[in-house]
Amino acid sequence: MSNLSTTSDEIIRCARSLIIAGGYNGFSYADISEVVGIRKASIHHHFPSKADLVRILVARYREEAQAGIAELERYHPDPVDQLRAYTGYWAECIGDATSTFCVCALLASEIPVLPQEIVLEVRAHFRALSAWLASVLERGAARGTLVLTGTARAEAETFMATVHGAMLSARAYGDPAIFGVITQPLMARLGAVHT
Amino acid sequence: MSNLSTTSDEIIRCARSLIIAGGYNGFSYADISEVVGIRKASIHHHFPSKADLVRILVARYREEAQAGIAELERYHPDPVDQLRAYTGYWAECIGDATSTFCVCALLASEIPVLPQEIVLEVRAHFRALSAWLASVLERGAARGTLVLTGTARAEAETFMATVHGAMLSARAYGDPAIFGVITQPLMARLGAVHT
DNA sequence: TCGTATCTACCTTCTAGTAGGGAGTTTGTC
DNA sequence: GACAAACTCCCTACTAGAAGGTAGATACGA
Repeated sequence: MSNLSTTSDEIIRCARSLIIAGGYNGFSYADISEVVGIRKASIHHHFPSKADLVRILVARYREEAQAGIAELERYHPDPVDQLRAYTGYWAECIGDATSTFCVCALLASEIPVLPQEIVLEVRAHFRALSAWLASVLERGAARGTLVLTGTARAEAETFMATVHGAMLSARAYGDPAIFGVITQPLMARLGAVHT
Repeated sequence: MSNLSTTSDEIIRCARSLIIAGGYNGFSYADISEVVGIRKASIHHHFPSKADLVRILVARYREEAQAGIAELERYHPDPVDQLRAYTGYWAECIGDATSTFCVCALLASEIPVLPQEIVLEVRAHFRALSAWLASVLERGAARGTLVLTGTARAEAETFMATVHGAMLSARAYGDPAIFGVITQPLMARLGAVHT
């Protein structure tokens, strides 16, 4: 851990962007070896199997997501701002092609053919994200800055689903702007007040 | 065309369910050959390349979707009923495992690694579906049975995205019921009146 | 000298795709 | 109606390359 970026970090980072592009079956150890500049066998030294690599990759992704949410809550005490910051984060990622999709959302679509250990990690991400969104919506409703039509839980699931669908549409249309077109009415309908 | 179901039909039907399970890179000609009961080479006779097969498969899926929408409009003159019939159709598909995902939605997630000809078909489906939804929302707004917050186009994109995201969540949680949990507030918030 | 990281070399299985042939059916022509 | 050419559909047999993964040697720092 002397280096700022170890080889295994590089492998994970590379694999992540390959998964974002084409899912679990859309990349190979050979692809990673080309990008990172080491041999296939060396990747197996760090991650014995492909399932290991992706499971660890998703676990780390979840940690980062948790950390991101914690930071977001620190900078934005208001629930409405928190929702806006969350959608804004993704709008930026998709806009500048940093990451045009959530790793877990992408893997979720392939669940029937995914190793079980990865499925569990992906599912855990969905649960954590929707739980956080539900708590934000609840606080917003309590403050009167957000208007809920159904239960906070149902609204949170709808919110999360819409954001995921917006990523999909941006990709389908080949137009990052569509993400904003979709999330804007989403915020507006929750009665989110501007500034 | 004497048979009700030709071999190429069977190949397409089989490939469709394999795609729904694991996407473009999640199945092979060998998989199809096992299920359909013919040799790999025979599949190449009907569909020279995998890209051909999937492109034709998606084109047919789009035709069926168009036909389904036309029928749905015939049986349900009211815009609110049309939306409900649309989400209801998918709720049933996901519930009884007929088809737990829209072929185009699944392929859309893999667009960066998909052959261009398939991307165009998938994109066309998204355009057609959102255009239809926009027209339904517009009619509903004109009648006063639906309340739009933004433009019909933006609301239609949001609606479509939410439905796609609901499919994803149902798969992620491994729980078909979540589809209804998500689409219910979606309808409610559009001010869709019951019965 | 132990452990970590990397390498070369290799294995097995799967991948999409091709070559060429056989059986049955259609079609055109006399 | 007879006959041959052409077409359809499926087959066996094969290819080259990519897949995930292993074995064993080497380099090097603590």
